[in-house]
Amino acid sequence: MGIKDVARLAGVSPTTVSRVLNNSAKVHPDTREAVLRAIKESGYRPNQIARSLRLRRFRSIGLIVPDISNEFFATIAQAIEDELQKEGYNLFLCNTGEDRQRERKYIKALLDKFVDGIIFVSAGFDESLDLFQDEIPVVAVDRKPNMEGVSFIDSANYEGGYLATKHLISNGCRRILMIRDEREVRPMKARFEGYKQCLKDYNIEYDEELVAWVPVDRTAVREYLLKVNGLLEFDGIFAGNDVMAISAAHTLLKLGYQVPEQIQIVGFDNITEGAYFVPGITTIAQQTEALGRRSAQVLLELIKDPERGPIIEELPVALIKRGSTR
Amino acid sequence: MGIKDVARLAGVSPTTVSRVLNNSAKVHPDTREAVLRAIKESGYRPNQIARSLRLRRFRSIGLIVPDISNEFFATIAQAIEDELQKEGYNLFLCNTGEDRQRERKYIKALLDKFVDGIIFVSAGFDESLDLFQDEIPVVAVDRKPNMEGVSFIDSANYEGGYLATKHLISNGCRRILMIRDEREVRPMKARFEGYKQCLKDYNIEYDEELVAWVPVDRTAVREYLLKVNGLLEFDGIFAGNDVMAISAAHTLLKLGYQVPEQIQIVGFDNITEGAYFVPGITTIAQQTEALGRRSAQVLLELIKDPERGPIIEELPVALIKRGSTR
DNA sequence: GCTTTTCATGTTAACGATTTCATTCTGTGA
DNA sequence: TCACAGAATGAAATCGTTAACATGAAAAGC
Repeated sequence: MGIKDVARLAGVSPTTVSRVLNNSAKVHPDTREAVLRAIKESGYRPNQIARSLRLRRFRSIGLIVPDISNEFFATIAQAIEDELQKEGYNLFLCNTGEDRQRERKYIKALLDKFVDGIIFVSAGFDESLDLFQDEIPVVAVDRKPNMEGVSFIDSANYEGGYLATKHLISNGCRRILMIRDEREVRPMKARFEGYKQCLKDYNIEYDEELVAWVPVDRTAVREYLLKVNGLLEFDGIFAGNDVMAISAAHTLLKLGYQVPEQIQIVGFDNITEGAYFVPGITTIAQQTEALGRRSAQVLLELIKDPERGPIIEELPVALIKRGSTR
Repeated sequence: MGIKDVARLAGVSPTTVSRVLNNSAKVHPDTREAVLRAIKESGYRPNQIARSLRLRRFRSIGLIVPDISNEFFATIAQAIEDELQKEGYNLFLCNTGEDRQRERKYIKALLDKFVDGIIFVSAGFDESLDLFQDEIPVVAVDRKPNMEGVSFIDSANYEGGYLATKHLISNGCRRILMIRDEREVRPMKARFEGYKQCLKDYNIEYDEELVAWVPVDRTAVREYLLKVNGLLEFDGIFAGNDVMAISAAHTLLKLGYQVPEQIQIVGFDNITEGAYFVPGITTIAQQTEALGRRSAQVLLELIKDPERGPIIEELPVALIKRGSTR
């Protein structure tokens, strides 16, 4: 039962049915009603594939994320999906596992399926981007592309790093260990810069020894702390994200340290787990959901108006004080 | 640059190009090579939409989940996506937020977009299912549909409930509080049955007072425990999932109880957070990733062989002992 | 040497919508 | 009454593939 059958049923041409369906031209009220009735009677549903072949757009958008089992990305995905669904768009989920190869493969697949746009939280990013040179609207989230002219939404990571460090300093910490992602990913870099600037502003000397470059991985953090235990002195930890902060707290508690009495800890992201850990993890909260929501909205705007220039937004962060700091 | 252009470039007909592309018929080696060269030269990529219009399938599958920000579902989604991607399928993510209305809407949208199959972790399920009567292969995961003839993958929830309860009993618990989802969702029901049977087998009287029917929600669990604090006596908790177990542990610790000395706790699912909570949460581990992987594999099988009858599998569970029990 | 297979390829009609252009009909002003 | 504008509708081309059928040449069987 295609559009032709509906047309026959209503005693009109397929063209007219299409016009009723899309409100693309004036149709006589009586005719319109007849068509509507025919549609209802036949239970007709337009074939989206056929429609897309003609229009070269598929009412779908692609989301490329490094790791959907990470609460941060999952929350972003959820918000995006929710926002898109309101406008009748569907979402292709592409999980790269931080694998560049796979990222490129996904971009091609998405373009072949004529998605209307792509939201990108990249693993590597820089090179991948040239794959969709102007073919299609793109919004980058969280990780900034090394490229002009791309819309980008992220949080105030630099300010967050500064804020976290300042909180520890004003709580009396003087030797603050920064645990950071070993990779030079933008948000992490910004947090690190914030940390360094804050130390400077408060006349605390930056000590390279007090920076742990580790994979973003609970085990890696534990191993690092076990390795330096007894050898490295510190009274505060600023972890690049909550997962690392929690692993650090977990390890230190097991080693018999007291948190926050001996060592204070601040994380980043405000994941649920941090609030339920005992003691609660003080953290820099990103507006994670808003991050997703905005990126979806921005993408839809770009789709509606392809001439629009790139949109760049930075969402504020806030310190959430919990038991892991004094 | 469509298939026609490639054909012209190679000096053959579009049909031949199609044949080379899909290996759908014999082509002379020389011709094949010429076509391949033309494809390479022109950078031609087949239009998947046009292809799908013809084939009535889109090399995509739909995943309907209640809540992607929940680690359990996210892990399943990740495994599914990984498995599908290997076979060149893409995944539509549909997050229902346990909303039945939305679920129905999604099913329609997915059918309109000619997905090749659907993986379903339902909110309500029973009624929704009739929406795709035989139109398309479906696999249900975790929550069993009230319907014959549907493929279904889940964990041994009954055994898990039994195992958890037995562990508490053999650790000396006699008054075991079961905290369960207030809704009559299948997996939860099975865990509850396992709990009851185990009590029976060990001659412990089943006490209705010791069953907390609450929404699956951290706050709800806390509020419940605060409400019964001092009024209800128990020495063990079997929580229907780890999120509730963690919330319970968190609340009890804040109230000054000692875990596991005074109250022992067992959860379900083995989420990461449980391992890093202090004390670690003893839990019944589901093979969450395998759950996702298998359901994807089963769906692909059903797609390849539509005549195949329903496939039903139950994956084993295992107790993981941690600090929250003795 | 002639008919019959087999192989390699091409022609053409779908798939189901949208859109350009053409057509018919009604009503208005000269 | 005629010309013309404007409204409502339809016919046919198009989007880029695939598949059923047709064709012609070469190989095989008698």
